[in-house]
Amino acid sequence: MDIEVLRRAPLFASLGDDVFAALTDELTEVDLSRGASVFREGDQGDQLYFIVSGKIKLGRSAPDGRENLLAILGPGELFGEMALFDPSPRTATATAVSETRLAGLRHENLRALIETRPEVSVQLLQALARRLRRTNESLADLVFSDVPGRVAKALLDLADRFGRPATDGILVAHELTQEELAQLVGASRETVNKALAEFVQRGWLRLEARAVVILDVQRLRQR
Amino acid sequence: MDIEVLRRAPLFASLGDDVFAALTDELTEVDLSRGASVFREGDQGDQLYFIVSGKIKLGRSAPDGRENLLAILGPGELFGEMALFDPSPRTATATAVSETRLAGLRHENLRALIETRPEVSVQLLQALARRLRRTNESLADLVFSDVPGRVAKALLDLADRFGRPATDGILVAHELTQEELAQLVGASRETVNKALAEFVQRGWLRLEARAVVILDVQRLRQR
DNA sequence: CGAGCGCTGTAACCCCGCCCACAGCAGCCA
DNA sequence: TGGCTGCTGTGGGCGGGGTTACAGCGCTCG
Repeated sequence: MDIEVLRRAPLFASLGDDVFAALTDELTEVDLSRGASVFREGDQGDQLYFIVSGKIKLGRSAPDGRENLLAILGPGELFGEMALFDPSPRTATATAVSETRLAGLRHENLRALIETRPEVSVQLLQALARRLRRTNESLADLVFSDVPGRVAKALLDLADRFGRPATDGILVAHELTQEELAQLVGASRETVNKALAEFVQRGWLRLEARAVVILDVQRLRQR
Repeated sequence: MDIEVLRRAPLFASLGDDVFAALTDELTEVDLSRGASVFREGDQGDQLYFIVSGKIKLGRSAPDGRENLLAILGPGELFGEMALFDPSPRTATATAVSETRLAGLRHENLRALIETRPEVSVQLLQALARRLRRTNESLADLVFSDVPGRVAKALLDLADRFGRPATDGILVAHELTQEELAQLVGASRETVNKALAEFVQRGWLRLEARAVVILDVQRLRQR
């Protein structure tokens, strides 16, 4: 397994090479193809996962089958940590958005690490605090912004995290269908499609297969 | 200061009496009357707070002045902890909903405690994980439920945490105006008022000044 | 290599909930 | 004790966006 990504992850950055080496022995490798789930709502879980490569979507589904996405996560990020500190079953489903490789770490191994290394728990607290901030932000957006605004924000956020400079803008290979993008911003697929079409028409964006090229970051940010 | 509430708080429950006694010396007492703020969005903050008595609302405001509430917190709960692990300024404003007494703890004191007592950080992680779950839940509600449904859910939640049994139901002295309740569920004051009126008309609820009596928990839960 | 399915694009319809407007009404300060 | 201010109750208009219904269209897989 490619441990370079993990070595650079903030959670482990402070560890000595020896401690880190011991830790990697405790990691379980998991490979997933698009659409495969790591865990589902209601499962009992005692592992947290690091994303080595690929992307994971965290989502919940309503009784009637509708879904909404809480986050899209990429390489270096971790998820599934809540179950370690709160005994209740998983409250979200984690699904691969593309070919994805994960490293899983079990509850007891993390606990042991925390006992000896308080700075690891500080890193975890930071990670959770940041996630809580992002989630609060999304909440506010749902209340205050209209769908085009939320789509713009989501694209800019994805661009920040997955964007690569291209000849005429920023290529964001988000690998999401418009349906998934809609679930992410809490809107219907049709409305998101219209918002995207409008952005294209204004020359702010170009659409590609499961990707967009952002042509005018400024204007998009105004929304 | 009445330290009984703090002694029972999960964060300190594991500490020996001597450690706890030393800790209370480091706490700062803060008293607030309704409407007074502990801190505001954008402030630099290096304290977390425990609620000894009263209630605190955490909210954010949009540029145009509109507000939305992230949470209502009561005795024994803590807030303002995110700033300790994420250096950015406060992202929410904390305001007293009623006469409120807080105990503040500074960054460095908590850090010192974490160094020697890993179980304290586990408690903090639990608190954050639970908050994140609640927030995710609210997110899903905003997407999936209509306003009456969200109002019902908010009332039941408040009942769980602040409700007291009364002769004909559960008295929930939430101390919120309908405006604040509306901000909590992400809706307009008028729509919330109508939802409440409908519940009253159906005999599920009785309204009192900044309080409600829930008469039929079952029916309310169906929504 | 053709059929079918999953994804995208678009249009019509309609309803929930926001905005606006105003009418009690209670507490509070002068 | 009378106004003033902040909160609650209610009605009407209208617009954003969900829902439904199809029509292209490209990929995959048989």
